[in-house]
Amino acid sequence: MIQRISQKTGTGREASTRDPVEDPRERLLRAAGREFAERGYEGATVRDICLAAGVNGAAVNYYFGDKQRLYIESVKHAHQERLRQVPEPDWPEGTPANRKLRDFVGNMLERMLGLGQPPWQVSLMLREVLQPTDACRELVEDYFRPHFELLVSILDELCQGRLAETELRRVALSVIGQCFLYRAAGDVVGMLVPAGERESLHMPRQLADHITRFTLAALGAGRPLPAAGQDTIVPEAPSA
Amino acid sequence: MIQRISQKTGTGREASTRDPVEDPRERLLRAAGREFAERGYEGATVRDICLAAGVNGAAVNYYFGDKQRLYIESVKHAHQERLRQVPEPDWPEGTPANRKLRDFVGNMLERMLGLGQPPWQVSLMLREVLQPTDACRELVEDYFRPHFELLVSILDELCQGRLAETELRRVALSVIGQCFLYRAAGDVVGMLVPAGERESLHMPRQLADHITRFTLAALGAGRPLPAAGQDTIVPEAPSA
DNA sequence: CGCGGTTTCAAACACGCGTTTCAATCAAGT
DNA sequence: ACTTGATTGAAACGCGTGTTTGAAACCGCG
Repeated sequence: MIQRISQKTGTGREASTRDPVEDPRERLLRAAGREFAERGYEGATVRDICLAAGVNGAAVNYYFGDKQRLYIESVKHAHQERLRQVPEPDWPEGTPANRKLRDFVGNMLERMLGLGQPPWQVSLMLREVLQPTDACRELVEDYFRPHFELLVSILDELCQGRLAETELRRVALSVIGQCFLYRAAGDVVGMLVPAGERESLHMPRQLADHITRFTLAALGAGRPLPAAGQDTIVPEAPSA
Repeated sequence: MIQRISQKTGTGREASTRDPVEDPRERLLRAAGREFAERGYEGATVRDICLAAGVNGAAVNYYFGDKQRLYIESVKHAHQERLRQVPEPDWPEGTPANRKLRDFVGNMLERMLGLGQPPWQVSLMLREVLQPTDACRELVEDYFRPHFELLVSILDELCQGRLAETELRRVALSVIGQCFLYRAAGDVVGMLVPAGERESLHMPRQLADHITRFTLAALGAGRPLPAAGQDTIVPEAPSA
């Protein structure tokens, strides 16, 4: 049957003016995000979500209509939250492009892997990436595309216009792919690598160093890997 | 209650000597693989699987015990099948290392993306990679590790021993990551790229060309991308 | 206070899930 | 042909799912 979703019309007990940590709608979104991220759409149950949120089971119907729409809203909520948490880096005029690339890669890895445990928001977005649903388009346009375009512009600056747009995008995807693997297939990567190296897989710094050196070398903006031993991304200016 | 799984003991109607396309155990494994690949473990239902396999619902209990064990067996079955379908490339003595790299990357992309539709076996394995269950260890040791080691050895040959093992593995992961992205995040990549370029994302050849050139350049075994215009991986031997 | 709206709650609903049951059917061994 | 154990089949079971219900609690306002 057709039925409205929480639609206040003026008088009565207004919910929209409440402490956001108390607001059941907000609590549902957060609990749902965590649960969906961990167990997936089918694996998560609205009962568990409501239990975790400390609200009654009927609340999801009241605020969102059904599980499906709760899921979509929780994805949007997660990516907006994440956007607030980790803003794009911003460089002063004249920052060299290789420095920007290094920062960008480090930033992206930090966003993906987190500094401690990977944030549930990213797990949720990852699910959307791997198996897009209705929530995906917004995710791409609001979240991924800006970062992607920024990366392309950095690479363009790095090559000083010597690469066509098409090629720049391919290079950007090469950079993203290198980072993406550690997040999406982290467990398997950990099994392929000797035990001693396993910890370094969760350290954005070291990974960023490698990926940046690898990419710069490929673009001819740094020495090839076999020679580049202890290269720093931005060497001291020679004193002469 | 405790109950045995299809355990023939000598006399009676023996099933093990039957046309493999008729054998219900085999049919269940294939149908289950397809269904799990498409819908995930929770999303797939035993009923649908049995319907697709054309067997009675009790068969999964009879042959595998329960859904969980059917899932694990279907993953193993899928990766063994895939292993038979796409063998590792084998080169004659003296094949140059850059040629090997190019072949390896092309082979891996072909395995991941398929030539037409991506094979369901890979979708199933992808799920295991992203969220490992008990079936994952076997997958890694039997399927991924051999390919990984082969890639490392090619890269070692390419660098003529100038890179340490640790670094070689990082480079190998860079190569794999570049390929992996197109498979795991293909839909999102398609949304980030202009419509006209979208088709090329499903063409292993072109992707392999880019990834190989990118990697060779990074290793100093090829010209940097901005200069490498129409490089061929293995140029004609100069006639002088 | 008492009205009108919003929000919460416990309980129940219908349904589809994985699994089990048990009799019927089959094919080899004797 | 009869026995025996392996295999199949239709039906049912118990449970957990997402969702709905209808009344109670709540709050701002006249």
